[in-house]
Amino acid sequence: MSGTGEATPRATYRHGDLRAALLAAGIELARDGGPSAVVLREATRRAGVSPNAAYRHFTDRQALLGAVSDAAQALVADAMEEEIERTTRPSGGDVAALAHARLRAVGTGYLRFARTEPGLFHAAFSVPTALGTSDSPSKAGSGGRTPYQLLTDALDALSAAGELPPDRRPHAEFLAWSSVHGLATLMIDGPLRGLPAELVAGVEQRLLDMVAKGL
Amino acid sequence: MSGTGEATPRATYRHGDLRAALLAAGIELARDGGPSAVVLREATRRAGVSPNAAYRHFTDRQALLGAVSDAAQALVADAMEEEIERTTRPSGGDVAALAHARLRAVGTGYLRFARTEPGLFHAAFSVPTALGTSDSPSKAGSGGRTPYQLLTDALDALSAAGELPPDRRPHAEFLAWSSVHGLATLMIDGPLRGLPAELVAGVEQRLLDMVAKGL
DNA sequence: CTCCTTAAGTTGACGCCGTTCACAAATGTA
DNA sequence: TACATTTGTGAACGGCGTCAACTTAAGGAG
Repeated sequence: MSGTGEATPRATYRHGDLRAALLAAGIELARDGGPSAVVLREATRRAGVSPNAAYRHFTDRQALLGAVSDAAQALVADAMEEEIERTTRPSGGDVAALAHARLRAVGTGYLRFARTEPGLFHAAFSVPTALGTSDSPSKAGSGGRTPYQLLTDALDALSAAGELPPDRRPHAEFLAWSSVHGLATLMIDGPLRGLPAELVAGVEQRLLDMVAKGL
Repeated sequence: MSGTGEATPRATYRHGDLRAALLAAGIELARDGGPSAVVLREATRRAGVSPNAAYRHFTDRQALLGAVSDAAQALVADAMEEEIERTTRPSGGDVAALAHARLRAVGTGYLRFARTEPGLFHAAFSVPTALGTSDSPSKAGSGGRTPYQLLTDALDALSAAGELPPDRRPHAEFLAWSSVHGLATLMIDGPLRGLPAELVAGVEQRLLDMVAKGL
């Protein structure tokens, strides 16, 4: 009579907020198991509801996965903002150094999230989504900005500080994002998986150096 | 009595070379559909054989997928070598320029393969595999070298040419690989999918510039 | 040439999945 | 209070990976 992680058997016929419950279950599933672990039937099981009930709130398994992906991106944004807060708090130092620190914090937050929440990270970015939707509020963290926006903001600041020539500003986000994203994916489920921790830290730093220098 | 793409119904009880047939079918499935499209039952169907016959040659669906991944990596190596051959043929020019051209060719081949064979590319590198097996002959192209080996070779040459300081040589493959890999994945099934072709070409070039400059 | 071991394919079944269709129960509105 | 609408249920279909038991061919030993 009980699934893997069932909530209270629910007194009323109606659930209350099934959509939220399914999304929460989906996030949990993605957290340990990645996108492929986001299984409709298991999510409904955890919400204490029959499999088909899900279709009243999500057209598809894919739709649920999309919602999970958005939520995961919001968490990525939170990780980035935390890192920005943590490393650029002392406002001492010139504008240029601050801009560089901010860009680095964006990358560091991204990488840290990938390391500590590989399943969610994978769910966040391996779900096909158009670039046009990168500003959608559903992907924004508590600060109201999406990961993509935080990156472009940091690059704008870098450019405003004179640390990135205007002719190299356009599409610079693609270059920075690619490098950091590639390292993240190669480390969490690619051939770089299982690298010793201290080596990982060094490689991450050097990658960010490379981006700052080569951009 | 016929699956989607069945070979001749086979006169003999024995198949001949079922393992190879299943692998070929798996590659074809991955080609249009990526790793998740590599389905045991469909592969056996195409080989004109019952589903369980596969288990005589692969312990698992995962094992078949692993073989497909290796084959795909060999194709990546071929793409790289083609590009090296194409762009470094005129041996005129100094050693430094040649070394840079070679590293760039490695990246270009990688990116071109990802663009023209997204399904196989995804199958090649999204299958978990340890770094230690990156030299396995099963991943080598016609030239006998794996993608990872071609990259390290190019970096060694760059270092030998004095274009990469010795203290920055260690683990430089991780940085270069990350950047190129990230761009590839973001473009084929990430948020950068569907970028206009001419923009893609420009971004690819700039990314390779960034790596060469920042490494 | 026969017998027998063994490798290679087959049949049938199980449990899981996503998804569809028809139905039932609660809600809220006229 | 009657009714339309939303939300959840039940049963079913086909597809998947995989296991266990069986059958067929091939190849070597006598």
